[in-house]
Amino acid sequence: MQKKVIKKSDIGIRSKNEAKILEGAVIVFSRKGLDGTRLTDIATECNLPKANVYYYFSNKTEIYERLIENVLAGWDKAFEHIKPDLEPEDAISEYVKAKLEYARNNIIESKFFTFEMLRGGQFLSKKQRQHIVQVTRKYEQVVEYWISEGKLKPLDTRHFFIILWASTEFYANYSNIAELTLGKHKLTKTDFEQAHKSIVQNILNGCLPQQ
Amino acid sequence: MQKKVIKKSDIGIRSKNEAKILEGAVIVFSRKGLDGTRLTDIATECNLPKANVYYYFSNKTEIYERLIENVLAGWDKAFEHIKPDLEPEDAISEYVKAKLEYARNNIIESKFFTFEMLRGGQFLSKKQRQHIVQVTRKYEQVVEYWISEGKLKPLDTRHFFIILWASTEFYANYSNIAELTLGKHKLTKTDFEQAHKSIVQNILNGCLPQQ
DNA sequence: TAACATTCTGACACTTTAGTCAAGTTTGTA
DNA sequence: TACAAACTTGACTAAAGTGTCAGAATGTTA
Repeated sequence: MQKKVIKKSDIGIRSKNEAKILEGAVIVFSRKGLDGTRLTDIATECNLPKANVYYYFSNKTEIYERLIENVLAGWDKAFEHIKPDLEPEDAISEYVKAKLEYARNNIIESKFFTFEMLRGGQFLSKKQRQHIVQVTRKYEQVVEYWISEGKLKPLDTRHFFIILWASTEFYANYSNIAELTLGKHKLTKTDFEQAHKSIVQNILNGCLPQQ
Repeated sequence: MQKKVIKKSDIGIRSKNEAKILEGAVIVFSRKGLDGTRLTDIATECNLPKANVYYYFSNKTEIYERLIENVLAGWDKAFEHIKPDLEPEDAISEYVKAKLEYARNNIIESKFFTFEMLRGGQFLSKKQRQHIVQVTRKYEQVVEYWISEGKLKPLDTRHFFIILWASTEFYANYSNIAELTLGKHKLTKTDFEQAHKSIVQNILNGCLPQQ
């Protein structure tokens, strides 16, 4: 039986192997989703005998839940450095840049989370939902402040963030369609830079010429 | 043995039951993806004995492939009425409206297709890929024409369409996040109308005030 | 209504997957 | 170095899933 108490040994084999399993699992989940993933696939992916995986986790949902936590924590970390005290132009540009960079460097996590959304977000705890709402609200308030200062046009902040989120996530989740559209075999750094430029330009100034 | 030759009987029981199976299958696939779906689930969903499903389709991938075709055909149908000879403002507004309406009325198909994207689009045939590219190109050329006429600012048409596509699809695939963000239990018609207004306003005019 | 084709389905054989277990090895520590 | 705790793993059982088939039911047509 494994111990849940934190001991010296937890910095050793246990945490190392748990990390190894989670690492392999997120890859498989990001390809097949929760329902499509077999525990055998996870074991194979991380080169461990199945029984060894069972030694650390009691089933695949336990692994899955841990991964949900990890991904959410990863987001917080990735975006906490964004400073809302910048001018809107720069802040939005930085936000888009950070989100695109995250999408580029964490395709697997992005897809993993999208799978969870498709299945209805059943594994998001109430706490996690609240956290997401809270973080979003925080950013929305900044945008509302800018609007009140006349630095942005009046707009619906919630839909505004959806446009930002959707546009940036797209390049990870629909990389196939993006590749098709851009006529590339694989998206490059330059593609992401152009995406950044296009999104920012469009979101900030729109596509209609000033009359 | 089933016949592939088209006969009178094809308008009857056969096509009726195939439709019934496809209808149930797309629901299950949209919840669990290809790998997560068991043929038993499909049979249960459409109230048929498993062996009866096997009478019409030899396995689940055959059903899946038929569904991919259907969904792509559905899109063509849904968007073929968009007239590119309108002024950009109206054309873009109509395009967004049509896409949002499609998202609202075809959440299942949208999610189904997103699952396929996440798994890498393996089941999109070369022909289907080419078709997608072709349709996109057609719209891009219209946008490029508008730019050349000075009706739109110079912009990267490919990323431009990605913003449109991503923003509209979001409301179907990430309905959970959208509901969270908008503080709703379920998205209403009004939410989609506001989404339309927000997207169009932002895409056309941006969020920065005219200086 | 006879006879032929199509459709339906319970029951079966076979394969894959989940999860357990006991017997082994390694590691930490006194 | 000895002993316990932690870790590893092949082998196993039970359950779930795939796909087939023979025979019953229904539909079609002359």
